Amino acid sequence: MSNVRVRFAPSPTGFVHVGSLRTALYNYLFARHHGGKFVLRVEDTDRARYTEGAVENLLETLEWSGLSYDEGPENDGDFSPYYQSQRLNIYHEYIEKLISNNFAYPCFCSKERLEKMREEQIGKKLTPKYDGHCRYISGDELIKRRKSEDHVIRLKIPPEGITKVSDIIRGEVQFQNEMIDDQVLLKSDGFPTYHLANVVDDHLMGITHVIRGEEWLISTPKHIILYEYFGWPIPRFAHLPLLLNPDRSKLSKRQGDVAVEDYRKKGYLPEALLNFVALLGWNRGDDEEIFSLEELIADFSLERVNKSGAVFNIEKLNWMNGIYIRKLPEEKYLLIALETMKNNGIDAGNTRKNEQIALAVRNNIETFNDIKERSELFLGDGPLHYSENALEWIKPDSSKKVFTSMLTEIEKIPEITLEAFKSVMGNVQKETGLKGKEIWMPVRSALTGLTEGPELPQVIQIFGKDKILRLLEQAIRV
RNA sequence: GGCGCGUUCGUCUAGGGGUUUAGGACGCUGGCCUCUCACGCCGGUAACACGGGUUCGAAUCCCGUACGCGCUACCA
Repeated sequence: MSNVRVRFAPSPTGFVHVGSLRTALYNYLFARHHGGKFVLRVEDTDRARYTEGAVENLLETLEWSGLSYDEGPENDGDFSPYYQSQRLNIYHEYIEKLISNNFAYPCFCSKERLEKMREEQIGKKLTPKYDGHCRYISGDELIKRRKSEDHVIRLKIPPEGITKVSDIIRGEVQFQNEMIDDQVLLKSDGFPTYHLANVVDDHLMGITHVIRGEEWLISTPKHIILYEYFGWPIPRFAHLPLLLNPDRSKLSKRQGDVAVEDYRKKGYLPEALLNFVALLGWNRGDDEEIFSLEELIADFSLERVNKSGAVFNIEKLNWMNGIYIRKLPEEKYLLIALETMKNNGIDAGNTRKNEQIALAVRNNIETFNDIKERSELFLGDGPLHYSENALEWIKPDSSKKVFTSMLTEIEKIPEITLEAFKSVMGNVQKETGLKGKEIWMPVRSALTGLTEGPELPQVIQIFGKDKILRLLEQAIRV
């Protein structure tokens, strides 16, 4: 397929929804796979929902995700501006064309009248839609009222017939025209609604494939009618299945994190998040689940996108993020880990030690924020609190022997190194006649207060001689 | 209420009439590794919504029912 052009057209409402991220991803993959263009267009036509800083946040989040766009706000192509709020004159121009061709008409109805009408229709079990009250106002009256009264512009839907939507994912979907509402195209404040702006811009920007969420499927016939009225070619449509809450409702804020920024803050890797959402609705057809962006680009196709909604399963995301954390080159891992520790006030005194801690907990974390909890045992300075299980390992006389023996051995050496520690433990083994669990578990319990944790040699190095001596003394007194 | 879409293990999914005792992954779980936990590796658990057709044969095709979800705004 040549000259593919797709767009991601979010509305800047303050944060980027993970569902939007997946939509952006699929658009991006489709464009890259076909060697086409990926356009970012900001759909800021709702002044009531204007949020300070939302656009900046959108751009930054997108950059963090790694989905780079070819044309958009900070990368002007041939179709700028890419903010709909800056394209108002364009929409007005096309609205006038529609009106003069009798494809759209001004509507002066009050909100109250519309609301009452809707209630009555629902009461009568009818499809709620505009009743055409202002459809046939014409001549002088129309000119006069347009000048003096607040009004919107509505799309004039053909009263009968069928509009067919051909969807790449769902096949052909048919709609009876009589069920389609005379949608508002231009609001009384002069801003376009989504329906108008999206059709005009998609055409003007040469969009070939409209890949968007399933919630748009039902309004697609309105868009198709608009394309027909304008005499424009109709792009291909692909409506993506919804992302769901655990209770299978549309993924929303109330049931956990939905903002990409939330996942970023919690220490998820963009590669992992992308890989995870890619699999919510798409798969390659084999058993592979870990994909780099490059692999996704190579293998992605809309034909393999599912029809049904997918629950956003955080457990699997966590697992996958852990995989990515362990796959990271050590340098890159350390960079992010140290940054996380710094932001959370975790500091063992020097960089070398902080690095050792980060490395020690690496296999135990699923997100970078897990470092907080996992590094606790390295940081305390005062007396140690023992868990019940640890206490069981500390109490026996044989364990006390291990501690005293280890204490004297360690006092002999100037500094704890890996080598020194090995020989210390060797000597303790000889002296006490104990080995395996009998010797290691008491030491682990005495030093960390827990019966689980990173490998002891790693722990020991980070602790250093003084702290070890202090903890052994404490354990002996138990 | 109307319109539209959907329905395979708890979750993400493979499957496109016989190769299926329905495969993989997360989770849960047993084992191995090991000083422990984790990692890793090996194994187990668990599903074709229901009812009719079509066919020699249906998870796969058709119809209906049920259930779920979405839309139903001068929001996107």
